[in-house]
Amino acid sequence: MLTISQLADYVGVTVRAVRHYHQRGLLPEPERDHSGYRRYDAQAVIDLIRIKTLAEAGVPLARIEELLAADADRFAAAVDEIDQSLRDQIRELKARRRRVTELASGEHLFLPAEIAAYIANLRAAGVSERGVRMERDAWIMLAASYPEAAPRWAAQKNADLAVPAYREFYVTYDRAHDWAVDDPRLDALADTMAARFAEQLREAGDQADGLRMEKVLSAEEQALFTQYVNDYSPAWMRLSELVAQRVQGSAT
Amino acid sequence: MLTISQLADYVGVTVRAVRHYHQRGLLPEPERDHSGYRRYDAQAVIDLIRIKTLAEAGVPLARIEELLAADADRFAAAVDEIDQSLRDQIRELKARRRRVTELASGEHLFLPAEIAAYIANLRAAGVSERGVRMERDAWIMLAASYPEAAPRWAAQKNADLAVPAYREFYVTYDRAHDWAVDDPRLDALADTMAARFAEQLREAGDQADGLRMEKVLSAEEQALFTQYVNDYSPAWMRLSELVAQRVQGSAT
DNA sequence: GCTTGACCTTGACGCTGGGTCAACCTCCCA
DNA sequence: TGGGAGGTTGACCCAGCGTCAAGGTCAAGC
Repeated sequence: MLTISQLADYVGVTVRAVRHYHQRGLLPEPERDHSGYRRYDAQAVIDLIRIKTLAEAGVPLARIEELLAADADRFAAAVDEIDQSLRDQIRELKARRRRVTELASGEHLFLPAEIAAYIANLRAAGVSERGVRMERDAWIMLAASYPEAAPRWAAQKNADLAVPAYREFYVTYDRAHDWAVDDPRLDALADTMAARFAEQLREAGDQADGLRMEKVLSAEEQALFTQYVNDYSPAWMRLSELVAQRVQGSAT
Repeated sequence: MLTISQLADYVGVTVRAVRHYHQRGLLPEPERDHSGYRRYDAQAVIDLIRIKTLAEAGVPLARIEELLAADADRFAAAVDEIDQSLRDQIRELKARRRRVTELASGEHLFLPAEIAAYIANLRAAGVSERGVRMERDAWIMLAASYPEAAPRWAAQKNADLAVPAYREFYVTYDRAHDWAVDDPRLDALADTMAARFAEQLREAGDQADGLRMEKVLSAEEQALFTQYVNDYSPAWMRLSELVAQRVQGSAT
């Protein structure tokens, strides 16, 4: 007859676990010897190995209790099911491995594919790291706020970026961040921006509302973005003024 | 700015989890709006995704806290280590799958290979299921009590079993379990057993003590086994008497 | 016979990573 | 103006044991 630690050692569990299984009613309490020690027979070894094997497979103790009482058919069915769940867990772990290794690098983790692609294109087009980071953060907020619309908007922007003139404009705008507030190039840039703005207004009617960011975002949100985007760049703030003048001028 | 549930939904965790991370100091408490609601920015999304990814990989929250504060090198090293542990977990899960599917059948799970082989040989030799089960249980107890010696003993027994005469004797002994107590074949069997016993005594000197079960087991343990093995078979009990007579007779 | 150290007993609290109330406040929309 | 959805803190609850605490018991050596 085995003592509790012999039993536990042989099966490869702790003494505490064996007592826990007794408490839970999973493993029947064995006879005691004259001094109150538990004494185990071979059946206890078999039972405990079953319990351990199932528990390690992630089966909750309550379920194990049922299973030990079940007939062979139901037991086999349950084993199949557990096996399936183990297979799922293995797939999950593999996916997690991938995600963990991606942790150190890249935006894939934070953004839907379309948006990540847009960000990658910005970087490829020569936009500064500061600019890319700003865009990324803005898109994270957009994606979180409008999970289904944001990827479509990004796809649209991606299409825009395929046009060389727009790409060039975008890069110039990015550079302007560091220009002096009285840099003469700001005027030319403001012209371009005002023209683009007018064009966008004309196009606005042609598209479904859901496709246009400006229709969905509240004025408050747009203001927030503008403020956020302006960061702290005197040149950009000046640019905003210049564009506003031009737009107003053409409207009156 | 995102509310807590927008943040949680986007990242794919529960609101409760986010608050838990705040409590643990994992995720910095963000600004509150005028009514006390938490408001999150893009950095929070990034941080939370990091936390979630690591937590899902099984990294304890305390460790995640360190990691988020660590520099890129130490972070990369930790990620490697975590990846390794994930790989180990995958191997473990695969092993568990195997063990779970073996649960329904076989003695492999309960016994070292040598002993399982011996049991299989007994069954192949034609020993009854009752007899096999008895042997199995006895060997479980032996293996649990003498983890390193038991497999060697089993190997020895396995060699014995290769001898046709012994194999035959063993099967006959197994059958005798169900004989009537006055079956005349018991006398012949007792002769064989007494002869074998004498032979074993002569051989005893030739072997290292560790190899001989009888030298290691205490008298108490042997008595227990005898009692257990005799089960409740009048024929076997009678057989014990007959053998004892013969052995004593030859000793005097 | 006595000590010592390894084991045994029951009972109770602790830990992780949150889930799940409760009781209340706030926002937004019809 | 009301109601439902969503926010706030605080508190207790869960599995599956680990880990004391406060002893009783066994085997061995002196």
